[in-house]
Amino acid sequence: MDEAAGTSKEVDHELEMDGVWKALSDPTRRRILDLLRDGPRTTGDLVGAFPEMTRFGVMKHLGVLEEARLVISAKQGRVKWNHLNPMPLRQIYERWVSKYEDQWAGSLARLKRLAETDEHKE
Amino acid sequence: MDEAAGTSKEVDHELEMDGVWKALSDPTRRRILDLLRDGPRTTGDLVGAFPEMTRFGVMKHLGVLEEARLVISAKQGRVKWNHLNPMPLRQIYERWVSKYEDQWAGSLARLKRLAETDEHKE
DNA sequence: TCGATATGTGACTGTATAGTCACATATTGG
DNA sequence: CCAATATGTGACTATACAGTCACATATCGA
Repeated sequence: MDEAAGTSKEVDHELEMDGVWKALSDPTRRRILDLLRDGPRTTGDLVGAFPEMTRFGVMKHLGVLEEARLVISAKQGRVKWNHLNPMPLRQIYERWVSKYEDQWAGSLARLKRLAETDEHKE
Repeated sequence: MDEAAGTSKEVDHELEMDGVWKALSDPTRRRILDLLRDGPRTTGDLVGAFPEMTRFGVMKHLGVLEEARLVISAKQGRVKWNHLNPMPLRQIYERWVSKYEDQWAGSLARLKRLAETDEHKE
């Protein structure tokens, strides 16, 4: 209960966000999200945007994005519209990336000093 | 040369950052980075922070982080100090996440409307 | 109704990655 | 020099995941 590794709420958030990180780790999926920034696209549209990949390849990526709630889809008759959901990205930024903003200033000086004082691995 | 999929410079950035995304996709590696936010740690220190994993398990994660330049190491005698390098994170934010900031406001209304108009996948 | 179109899915392959074990190397202190 | 300490690494297993193929289902228009 009083574990050393943070509260269970934090662990929950970690588990919740792990799928998002995993989804973002693939370049094709990031390209899909980029396309959806301009507005909703049908599955067929997205498939057409990746001629180097099979239809099902793209659809599996879409499935991963949907599982992570980065994409929300709505079927309209015969077509399926895929919408970008920016909330998980926002959470990743707020709960994680923003914590590193302070470092963006401070650490650079230390690293520079490190590079001068000591040789570092190439 | 005049390919349809963006300039070669953009592709370079993508390739460059792919390793960073991949490195960030693992929860253990994100925990390592969190530890390094407080300051440099020796490899042994970091290994000690993960009792549920073997020493080499942690070292391999460190290797991935170092490959992505998220961690920069400097050997000092018998110990190796691991420093956080926030630059790749900054680049991911600037070149990618920040592009979605506009969406954080606009898309939500659309998604809400979508949820009301049409049923969406659970 | 019937064919064309748009999407869904089970089964499979190849490859990458997490994690472990045993062993090797290098450095410090006595 | 020698033992203890800190780190490096090759080889292996198990699992996850990207990507493909063939086949199935559902909807629209004529």
